[in-house]
Amino acid sequence: MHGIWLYPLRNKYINKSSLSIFKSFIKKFYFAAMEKIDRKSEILHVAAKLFRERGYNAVSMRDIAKELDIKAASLYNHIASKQEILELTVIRIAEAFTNGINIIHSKDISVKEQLTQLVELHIDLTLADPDAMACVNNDWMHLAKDEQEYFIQMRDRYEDKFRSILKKGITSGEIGDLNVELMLFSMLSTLRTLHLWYGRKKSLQPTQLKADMTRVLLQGIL
Amino acid sequence: MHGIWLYPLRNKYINKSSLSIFKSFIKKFYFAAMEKIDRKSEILHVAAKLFRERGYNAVSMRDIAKELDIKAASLYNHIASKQEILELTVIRIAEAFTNGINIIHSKDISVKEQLTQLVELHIDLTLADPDAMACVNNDWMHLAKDEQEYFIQMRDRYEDKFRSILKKGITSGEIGDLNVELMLFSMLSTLRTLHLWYGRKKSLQPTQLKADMTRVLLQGIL
DNA sequence: TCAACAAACTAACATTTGTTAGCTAAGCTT
DNA sequence: AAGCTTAGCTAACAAATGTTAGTTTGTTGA
Repeated sequence: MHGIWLYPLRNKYINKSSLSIFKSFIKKFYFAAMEKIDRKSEILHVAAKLFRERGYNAVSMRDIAKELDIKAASLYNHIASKQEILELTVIRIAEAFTNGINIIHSKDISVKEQLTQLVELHIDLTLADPDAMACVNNDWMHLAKDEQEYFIQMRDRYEDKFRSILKKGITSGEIGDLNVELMLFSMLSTLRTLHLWYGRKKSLQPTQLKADMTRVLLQGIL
Repeated sequence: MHGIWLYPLRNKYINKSSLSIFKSFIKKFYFAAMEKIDRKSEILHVAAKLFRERGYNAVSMRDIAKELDIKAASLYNHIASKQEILELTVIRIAEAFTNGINIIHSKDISVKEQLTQLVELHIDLTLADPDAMACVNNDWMHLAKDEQEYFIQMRDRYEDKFRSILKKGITSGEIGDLNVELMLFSMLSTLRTLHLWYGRKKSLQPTQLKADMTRVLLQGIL
């Protein structure tokens, strides 16, 4: 967002009128309703932050509005309902995971390399939006029926693909012949709760985090 | 509860009066206020089950009451408030973990053995009451101020002791010199979310689960 | 038999909640 | 300048929530 405004704002003599002209230009040719989209995503981010701290049901529309210095009713100029906020947040992340694993699963690379890329997928998505990530983990159960079914379907298919990669590794002898469910959930638990503790250890750079995480998950701590 | 009643009920000629005499006998000498205690723990278990399914805030007192076939107001003959239900559930488990790690931490055994016993502690407590376990993980944030502080203090001290065991292992060379936080949270994430997936894999017996889990967490999957 | 008690009930309460209707001011488009 | 759109506002609503007061009913203990 800021990037878009950088160019015109570099002219310190810019006036309201020319800014306005520039905005219409951008809106017309790039974003049909840019301001609305911006305000909407602002609401989504604030909501996700609060949901993460207190949980979906403990956050009221008035809480979200207060954080944005507006009244609760004003939120409805941008979003349809509280449910919609949750949907947009959770489904977006779930679809990103679905896309990610589909690509990795279809690649013709070693199982070890596939697992490494899965670790990276989780880390990338978590660091990109930790608040939304927490929502997915904690509040998916508060989705309405249809969206909840869609979410669960994606989650199950994700686990199926992950499981099939592990099984392939056992067959080929690349990984140990241990209980598959245990391996699967051991890895997934760690990856899914990354958002809970990354942030205390900011010193760890993403690249290093990926390397260390892969090492710990694949080879253990001994 | 059923066990206690098994003996007198085996007499199919038992009448109301003799049953009553038996109940007073038991109450007097074994349980001071058996019915109340039973009813209260019944409420706690039902509540924990519902909290696990839907989260603390999404479960109303009327929901809990309905599950017990009584009215919401009747719950207050046994418990002081909705908060109390949460407190009793969460704090009990947290204290069990505190006691457990204190004992393990003070033992003069190898680090590997200490870690093994920590895995067993988590598995034992989770299998004993998976619903309460889920509450601890998901709903501790809804505790009132004082209890929340007490809980967080216990949680932090637990993690400190766990961390110190890992550090001792690194110093002694028993475990690899990797990022301590990463090792700590990798193990804890898996152990803390055990309740989420144990149940799908009931075929795995506790003893086997402990062995396999220890293996995966300490030596990885390769 | 009678007093005490446990554990349920009905009725009601004050709040909080998500949401809607209708209004207004500012800015954009033509 | 006129009309439309955006994005805020106030006021209000119906439903749901945790909880209390007061009552009822059956059981216990003397």
